[in-house]
Amino acid sequence: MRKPTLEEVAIEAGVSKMTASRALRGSADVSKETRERVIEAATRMSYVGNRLALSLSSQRTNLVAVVVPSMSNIVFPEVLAGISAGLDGSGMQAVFGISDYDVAKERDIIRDMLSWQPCAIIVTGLDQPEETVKLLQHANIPVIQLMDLDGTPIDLNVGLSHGGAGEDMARALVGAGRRRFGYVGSALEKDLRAGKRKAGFERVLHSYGLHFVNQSVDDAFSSIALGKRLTLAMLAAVPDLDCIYYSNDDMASGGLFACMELGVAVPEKILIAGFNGLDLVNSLPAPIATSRSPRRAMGEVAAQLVRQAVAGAQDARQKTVVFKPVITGIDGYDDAPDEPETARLRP
Amino acid sequence: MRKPTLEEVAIEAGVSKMTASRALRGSADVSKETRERVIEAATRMSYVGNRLALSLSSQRTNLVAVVVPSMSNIVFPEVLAGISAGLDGSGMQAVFGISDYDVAKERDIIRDMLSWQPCAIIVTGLDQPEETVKLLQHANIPVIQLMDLDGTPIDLNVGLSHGGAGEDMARALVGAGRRRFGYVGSALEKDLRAGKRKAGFERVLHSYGLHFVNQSVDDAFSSIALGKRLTLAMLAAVPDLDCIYYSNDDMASGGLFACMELGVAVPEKILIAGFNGLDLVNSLPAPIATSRSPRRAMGEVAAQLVRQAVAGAQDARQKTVVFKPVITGIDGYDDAPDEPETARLRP
DNA sequence: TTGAAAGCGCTAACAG
DNA sequence: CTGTTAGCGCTTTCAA
Repeated sequence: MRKPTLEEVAIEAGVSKMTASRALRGSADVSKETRERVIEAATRMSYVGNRLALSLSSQRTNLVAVVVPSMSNIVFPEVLAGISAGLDGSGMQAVFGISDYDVAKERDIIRDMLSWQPCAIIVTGLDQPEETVKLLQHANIPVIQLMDLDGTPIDLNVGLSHGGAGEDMARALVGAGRRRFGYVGSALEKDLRAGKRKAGFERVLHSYGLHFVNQSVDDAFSSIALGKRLTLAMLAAVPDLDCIYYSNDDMASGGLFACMELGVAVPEKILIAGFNGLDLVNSLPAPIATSRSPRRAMGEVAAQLVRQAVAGAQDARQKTVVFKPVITGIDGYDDAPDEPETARLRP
Repeated sequence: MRKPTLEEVAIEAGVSKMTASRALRGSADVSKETRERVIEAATRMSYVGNRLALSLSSQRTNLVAVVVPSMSNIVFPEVLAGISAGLDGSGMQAVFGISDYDVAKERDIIRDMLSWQPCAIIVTGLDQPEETVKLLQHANIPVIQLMDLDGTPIDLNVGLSHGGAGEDMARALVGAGRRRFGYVGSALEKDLRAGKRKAGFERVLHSYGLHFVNQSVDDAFSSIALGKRLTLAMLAAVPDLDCIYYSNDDMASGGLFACMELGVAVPEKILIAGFNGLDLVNSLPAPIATSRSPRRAMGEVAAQLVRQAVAGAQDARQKTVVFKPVITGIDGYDDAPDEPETARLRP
């Protein structure tokens, strides 16, 4: 029992393939009566069109390929949700792939996705190796690099400067009077954006004649448990820190829990600073500093750009959309008007 | 500058389309010399095969369609990561869709995904309306219903009993001496599995002559912030509860933070119980009870079943794989051997 | 080991 | 308003 084809529906309805096709797609020039007969037949036979044939024939697809490094960190699913929502109603459909922070796997996934002839592709970050860049360029479709701005974009670019985010946070913390800094991170050789934040943070520290008094970086991926463990160890070795910068909010939350366990006052004695602005942070028993990254919004904006570019707007290529993260959780700092995370265009 | 086709590669290599096709796919019967010539040409031209044509022609695809209700709750991305990992090396590729807990949207997404002729489809839960079930059945491919067991499966079924999870948790808590129960949940009309857990919990309470002294259910989706807010309100109204059951760990964590803010001892005065066994729970400043649901494992097992079913194993249909969540965080209860979350087969 | 013919299920372009 | 013809780019099948 094979699935019915358009031809079978057409025969059932007593019309030609073409008329059936038009009726099903809601083309204007089909008599109401014919249309109803076709639709009735299709419904009765549980007809589902074959998109492979449709796309092959019409030379266009509704697929938007998306490649993210991980699903274990809530930030990427949030971006995907933004993309998916932003595509809603466009007739386009996002297809996701996971690279596990592995450049070779990323290349293979991108190659595989391109073979489905997507109408656009969205990848994470700007640090693809040359071979992958070539693949992307040869695809001849809009390419969006998402979440990061620190690098040279291929085509469209939507994100925030992680180096800048690290710098801003360092300035804010030094401005809040902190001087003895620790750093707790994880998987920096894989999560390049976390590395860029750290580098930016250190640039500013150095400009003030300061430095990380202690650093602890683990190979494992970030988690609350890891942040807690590394922080307990660090505070045992260097109890007199007054601020710890973490690779992200998961790690930072673990750091807070470590401080609570040790009876260290947060933020009075030690200020905890992370990155992302997770929902979690707003409910924690003590305030921690963070840069809010507009993850869902970045996904939605990327989806908008895809829609424009696919619609053929010629000015919808080679653009950069800049998001500016907002720092919260530092007393006397985030009194600044919480400006909406607006997107600025840079031609 | 269109993308090169197989034919163009063939001409470039001085062979026929067919030979080029065979060479590229690594078919045995192509002379080494010819093969190299073809591959060289393909590489030079950055040839990427057109899967639409491939699949249309060969009548098979490597697509596994997956529909989940949300990306905002970390449990679904974890399931997706499991599916994706479980499919690795099979040549199959997962395609994800988000239904936003909306049955109409779910139906549309399923219809759309089926039009891509996937070789299998994985959906969340067993509560699809009849129309969607029909769609799934007519697709004539392996259908996997994931995460829940409470209902009548269409084909393959992998998950755990949420009713049973609620019952087990209630038994454990009553066994731990708790008597005055509150319930805090959210979006129960959408998250049917949370509703099943609550119903199971209440069944057991009633069997002990107990009931929820107070209930608070919000329409919004679960979050730590919401759990905290509802708990603060509940404890203001009914301060003498000795246990609160939450719709999940996010809500429960918020509940813990509320108790900490109020200076209520957890778990001495109030025992907090959730569901999922999130990473977060293990690092919290006070122990809370939870049922660990093996999210990633469920995804991986689903992927295995897909591989078997697609490979044609006839006994790979109409099966159920039962997971049993493990309760942790109740003093004197989880001393029980932490048995690995094994999968039991039910023919 | 290679090639030619036919066709997968659909739509574009043209004709009636 | 409806039908016909010709592919889309690839694989299958059969023949050389």
